[in-house]
Amino acid sequence: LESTIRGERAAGRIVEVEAYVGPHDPAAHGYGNRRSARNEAMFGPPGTAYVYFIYGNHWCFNVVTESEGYPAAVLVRALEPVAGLEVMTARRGKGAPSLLCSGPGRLCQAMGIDRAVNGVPLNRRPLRLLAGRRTRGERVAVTRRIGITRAADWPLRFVIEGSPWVSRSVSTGSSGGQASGA
DNA sequence: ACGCAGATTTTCT
DNA sequence: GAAAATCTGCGTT
Repeated sequence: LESTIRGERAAGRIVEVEAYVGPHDPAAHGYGNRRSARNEAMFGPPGTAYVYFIYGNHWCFNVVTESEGYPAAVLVRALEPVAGLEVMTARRGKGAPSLLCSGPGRLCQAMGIDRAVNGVPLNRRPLRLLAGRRTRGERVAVTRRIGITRAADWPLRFVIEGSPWVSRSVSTGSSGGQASGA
């Protein structure tokens, strides 16, 4: 994901996402197909940015994923910073580098994402979603969703296993990672 | 390292 | 008026 905002470029590799999958998902903003001023972008065409404000402080960035009229999106929860580290740090102002883009609110702050880019297409400035590179030796872990109460146990959170950039480790503190299948 | 509680504003009931 | 797809700081272990 690359942002070019106010002339400043920053980019990061997506390492953690969470899916919100349509009118039948009680945790999703499009639940019951209820449209509102806030979630309108979620009903747009795939490849659209859906950005909303939460908890009085934070922006959350989503990628709309399904066809127009069907409310589904993927919340980007963490990035591995790859470009514009200085801009990110300047925007965040404080905290360890490992926390620059670790969490939905943090990455929006670091990337300069806010209401201004809600509903924009992701194939050109200010936001571009670029094809990720297939990795070797990395695996994607699937877990329950974070920060919600309804349907939290749906296995719709996807993280790069062992990545130091994710918002929460799959199992905190274990140095070798857990082999627990599931 | 872990856990708890406060912050702060938009949105919808 | 209540809840919210979170973050930070402060306390304890």
